[in-house]
Amino acid sequence: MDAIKPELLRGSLELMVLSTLSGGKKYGYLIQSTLWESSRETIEMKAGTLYPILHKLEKEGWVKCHWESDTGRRRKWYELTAAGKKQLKSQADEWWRYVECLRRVLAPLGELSPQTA
Amino acid sequence: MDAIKPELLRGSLELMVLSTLSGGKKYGYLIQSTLWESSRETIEMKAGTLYPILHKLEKEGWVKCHWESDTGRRRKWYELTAAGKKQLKSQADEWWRYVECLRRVLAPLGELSPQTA
DNA sequence: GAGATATATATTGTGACGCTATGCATTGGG
DNA sequence: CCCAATGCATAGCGTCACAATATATATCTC
Repeated sequence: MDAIKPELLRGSLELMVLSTLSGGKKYGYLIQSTLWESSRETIEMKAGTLYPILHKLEKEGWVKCHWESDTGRRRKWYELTAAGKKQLKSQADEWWRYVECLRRVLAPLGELSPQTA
Repeated sequence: MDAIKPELLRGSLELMVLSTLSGGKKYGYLIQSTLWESSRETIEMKAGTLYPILHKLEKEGWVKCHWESDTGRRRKWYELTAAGKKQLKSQADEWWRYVECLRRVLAPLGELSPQTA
């Protein structure tokens, strides 16, 4: 499966990270691999993209994090806060609203919900 | 209905213009208003956004255009070419592929196709 | 018929943001 | 013992949508 154009991903990357964290706390590298799998090898979020997002989430108070070095290899674990869960719901709602909007705009093409197939 | 975040629109604006033109040739201002209506007053594409896109479409050979001044008010009409229709199909396909991908990523939220409601 | 508003196209400046490149450090396999 | 994979992080760059602005005509209101 081909990769999705970067321009399309813009705006939904943060949502994807939040959603991935809704399955339990994770560290950066794990978020990357989880996203890669849940998207069926489509979303390959680069480190240079992911970490600035995580830092923003932390700054906004949407995730709380703590370092762990027990295994020798240091890891920074991220976990959704209550505000983060609220934010996730908000962004997910907007996303589906956007999809519905595009569905209407693309209606003349006769592309009737290809994703329900 | 609130407006969609600009960051989300990024990447799909060109697709929306192509789709709007699939309903027959139109001039800039008409594209704006058609899009406004087909999106149920959600997509308000600004002139500063639309015209650069139209110029790109023309440059790529996806639309052919001609000036008309019969009515006194000059208008530049845009019409999809064969290559443009092909491009439209290609971009629409990618869009739905993207939506399907996000659906999987957001699956853990239990948001089962809110748009099919 | 004067002024306001809607129509109509176009350019420029700016800021947001994802990507590439780079750097540093640890761990495990060949 | 080297190299790939793991793991976090920042700097610089390019793209691109939007705000602001400019120009001009048509229509509506009073």
